[in-house]
Amino acid sequence: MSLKIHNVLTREKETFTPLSEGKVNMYVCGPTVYDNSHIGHGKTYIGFDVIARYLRYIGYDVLYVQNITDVGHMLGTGEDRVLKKARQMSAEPMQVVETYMRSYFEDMDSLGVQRPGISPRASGHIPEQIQMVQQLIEQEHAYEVNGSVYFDVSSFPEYGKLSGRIVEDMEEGTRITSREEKRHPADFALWKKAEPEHILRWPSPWGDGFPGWHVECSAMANKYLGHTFDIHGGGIDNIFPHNECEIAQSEAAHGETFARYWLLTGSLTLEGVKMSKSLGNTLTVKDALKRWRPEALRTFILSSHYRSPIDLSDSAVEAAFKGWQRIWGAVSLVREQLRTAAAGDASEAVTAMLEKSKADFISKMNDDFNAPAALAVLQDLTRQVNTLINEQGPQTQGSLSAIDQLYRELGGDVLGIIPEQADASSNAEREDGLVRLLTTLRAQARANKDWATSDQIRDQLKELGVVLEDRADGTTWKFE
RNA sequence: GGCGACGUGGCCAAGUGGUAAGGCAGAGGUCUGCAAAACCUUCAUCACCGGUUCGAAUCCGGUCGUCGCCUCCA
Repeated sequence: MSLKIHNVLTREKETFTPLSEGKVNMYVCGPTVYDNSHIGHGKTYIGFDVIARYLRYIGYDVLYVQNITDVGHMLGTGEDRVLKKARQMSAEPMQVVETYMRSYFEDMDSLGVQRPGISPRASGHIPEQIQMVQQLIEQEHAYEVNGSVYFDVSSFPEYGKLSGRIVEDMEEGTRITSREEKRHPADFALWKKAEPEHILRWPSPWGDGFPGWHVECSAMANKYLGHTFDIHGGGIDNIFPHNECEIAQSEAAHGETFARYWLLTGSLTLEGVKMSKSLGNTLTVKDALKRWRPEALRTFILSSHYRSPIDLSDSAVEAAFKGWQRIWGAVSLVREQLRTAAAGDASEAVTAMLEKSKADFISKMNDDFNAPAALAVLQDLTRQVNTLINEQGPQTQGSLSAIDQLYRELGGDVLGIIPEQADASSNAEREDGLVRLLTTLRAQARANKDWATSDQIRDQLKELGVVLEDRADGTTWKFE
């Protein structure tokens, strides 16, 4: 069964066939680094993280490029975002960029998002961008006015094919643009002349200036992935004008298809209200992580399809967390029992169960990366695993490690919600030993019906975030 | 006004022609020193109206409603 992807370009689900066999070139629009990342970034990049992880899981060699925009992204007021922040912080623009770029990586690392293969910065690719602008001028797709260069939308008839916009219709709805320099309101800047107070500036054939917002993606995608590549991703809110402009620039310049499959993620709202910088109702990733563990946030985000919008609320994340706990509980139980399991191969029943789950999981993910459905497969598997262990008693080492292995693959490698081990700290082994010592002492107390001591140990460990569960075959524990 | 998406049980959410996955919450039960966990049972005919079809949540038309984009946004 083959992978199917909903291609925004065609609005249809298509069989995915990469340009070169076994290899996927993928570009995702990254953040503009002038402030801390919010949970909406988390949704988008967790979404593409799982997509990249899954593509690798089914055997593709994935080159994942995600830009860092650190120049040229203007506010509605015509002000550069980075410069504005720099002024507020009394810092060098590049200091701002450096600070928030690091913050972005830190946040994504915390959320378990694997880093892209290349994270090119716009400011580090000025020559590539200038070259592209020059090429567009030579091809008469762009024109220069007073030191700025604009893309001539009328020269690219397909403009609007991704977002479904029609240039003629837009003229009426478009607010009056301040730039009288433009021949047509829909034309967009490729290069902007720098006013004297604009510090982020570079020399160019048209004088000192800086690149427009859209051109960095086209130039960098081209540099690392070529004229045509497989997948272009991003948030749906950038479909227009950003993604549309990328297509126009790239296809006009190269005369070839830009990206073959477009995947756009739905937006995240907060308590029913759209989160936006202008409204100021943002939840940063850092703040979210103070409240919930990363696996809970990932599970929440993956519990709806990447293309769907999602509304974050306390109760919704809490529900996702409880669901995750159920899976994690089974994984913990399996790993705990593995320590003392009798030798032996995996039973036929277990092998069959695991093969079925794996096949189901893959078929769900093959259907346009349907993570919520894949998650449901893990929930089903979890019920079967719990039943197996509870009702049929201790399993062999072979069975348990096969179960553990499947959770590691599907829950860990692909979805990124199952940790390698309960606690990755350097003291993990020591803590493990201490908890075991306490459970042993508690077992002795229980044997003596010394419930006071028994409960004291359990209650106090609970306060430390270690949950004990008494089972017929002994006590298991896990970190909360 | 234009473009687009969506409307599935108390909540979240899969499902695009054959009689509704999964999670959370609720109710009952099993197990248990207690607790927790787990497991079992139970809980919807898919916004509304009309049409196509042997058969529709799933296709077509209409109505109502929600949201996104069109201006900075992942």
